Amino acid sequence: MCSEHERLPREAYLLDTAEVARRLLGCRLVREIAGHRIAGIIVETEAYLGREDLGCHAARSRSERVEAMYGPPGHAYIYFIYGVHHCLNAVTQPVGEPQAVLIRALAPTEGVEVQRDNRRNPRTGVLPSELAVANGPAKLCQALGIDLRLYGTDLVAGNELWIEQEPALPSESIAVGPRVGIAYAGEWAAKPLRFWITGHPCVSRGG
DNA sequence: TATACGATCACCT
DNA sequence: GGTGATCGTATAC
Repeated sequence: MCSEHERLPREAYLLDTAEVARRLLGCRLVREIAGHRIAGIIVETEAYLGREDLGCHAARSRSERVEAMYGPPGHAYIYFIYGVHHCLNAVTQPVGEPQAVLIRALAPTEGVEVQRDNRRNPRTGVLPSELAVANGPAKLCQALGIDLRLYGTDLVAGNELWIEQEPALPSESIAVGPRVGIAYAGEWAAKPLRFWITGHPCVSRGG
């Protein structure tokens, strides 16, 4: 049928986490609020590989904050950071294996004006451009109204926040590099675990 | 109990 | 390129 609205199936979240990060590129992140769809195409992701990955929150002691990463695949791990921002991850791997993919940037496709308004500068009232409305992990959460109330949400079977599949991108369309903002993570900081659509204008930096 | 700091962003120079 | 915002959590005392 119309594959446009098919969810990415749960099995897809059981691939190697770096493979999930690549598979999510080009897929559609959808938020539904009061029956209204707002959405964008995922253009940038990062893989976080569990307890051994010093850049991964699960490398520290298991706590309430990271519990969702230990849960079933295809659910949302959301964290609050810098006292200001929220970031969204899709949990990968079976229960008990705490890995996830950070969604870092979207190209907005539905409800673009709602997204721009959600990101209105509270001091100046200025709206971001369409290209810049969700070109960062905290920006996309603000644009789509994602916060800790959605912690643990099922991205496969839920009705508030989910991911719809699109055809997998050819590897030549995917660029790879080190993850952002984890300089403290030793040798893990340099590993090629950040993925983005080559040349896409909505990538958070240096696309 | 106390303290340091973060998977970021916006604003400044 | 540098820094402040702003608070939950981890780690130390």
